[in-house]
Amino acid sequence: MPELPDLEVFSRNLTTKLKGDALGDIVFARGVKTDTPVKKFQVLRGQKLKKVYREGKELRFAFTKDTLGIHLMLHGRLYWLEEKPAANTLLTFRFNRHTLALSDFQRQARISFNPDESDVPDALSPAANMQFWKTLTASKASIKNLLLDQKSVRGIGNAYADEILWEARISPFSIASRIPPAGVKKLAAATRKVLRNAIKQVAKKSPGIIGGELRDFLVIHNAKRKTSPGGATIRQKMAGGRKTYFTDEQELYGK
DNA sequence: TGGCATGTTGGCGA
DNA sequence: CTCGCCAACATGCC
Repeated sequence: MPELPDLEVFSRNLTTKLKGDALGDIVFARGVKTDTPVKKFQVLRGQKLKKVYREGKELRFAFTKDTLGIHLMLHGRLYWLEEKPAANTLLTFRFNRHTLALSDFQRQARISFNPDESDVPDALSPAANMQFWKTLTASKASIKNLLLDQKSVRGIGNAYADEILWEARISPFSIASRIPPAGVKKLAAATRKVLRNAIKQVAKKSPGIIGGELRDFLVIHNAKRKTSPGGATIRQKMAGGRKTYFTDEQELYGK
C-alpha cells in the first residue's frame, strides 16, 4: 500500500492536473465506506477544486466550499478513468477536463466529508517539533508501536517505521521512555530525512504517479536486501503482528 | 497450494 | 489507565 511519501507525491500530481477544475459529477458504488450519507457528497457538484493535500495517510480534496477525504487503507488505488472502469471501482469523480476514479479490491478505502482537523501532528508538519518528540517519547510503549500509532503521530506506516528507526540507529524494540535525549533528537531528524528523501525518490522515479506504491529504494524494509548500507545483516521479526526489519547496528534501550 | 501482506478498529488480558 | 496482542476485514500475489 502507499505510505506517506507516495501519498504526498500523489497529492501534488493531483493538484497539478485538477486545480481549478469544477466537479461535474461524483458517483459512488454501493457499499462504499463513508462517514456521511452518500447523498451529502452531491453538494460538491459544481465546486472547483482548490488543491489536493495530504494529512497523515489521508488525501484531502479541498473544493471551493467543502473538503472530501480519502483514506486508501491497504489497497485503495486512484487512477485516471479513460475508458472502462477498473474492477471494484468505488468512486468516480467527473471533472470538466479529467475523470478520476478510486478502486479497491478489498473495498476498505474510506471516504469522509469535511473531515475534522486532528490534534495529532503529521510526521512532516511543523507541529512535529522537538517538544512534540520529547513528550511523545515519555511513553513506555515500544518505539515502533508508537511510531505506527496514528494517535501518536500521523503518517508513518510499517515500512517507513523500520527505515526511520534504522536511520536513527534505534532498535524498534526499544522502550520509548528509555531513549536518551540525544537518541530522541536523532529520531526526529531521521523521520524528516527518511520521509523527505522518499518523497524525492518517488517523484523522480515516477513523475505523474497517483496510484500504487514505490519502495524499491528502501534500504532496510526491503525483502530483496540482505545487508544494510553499513554491511550489517538485516534481521526480521514480528512485532505488533507486522514484519519488522532491523539490524544489530541499532541500539536497544530498555527492556 | 495456501500463507503472506497491509492499516485500522475494537476487544481481551496483563 | 497503559500496553501488547489478536482477530476481522477481503483477495491478489508468488
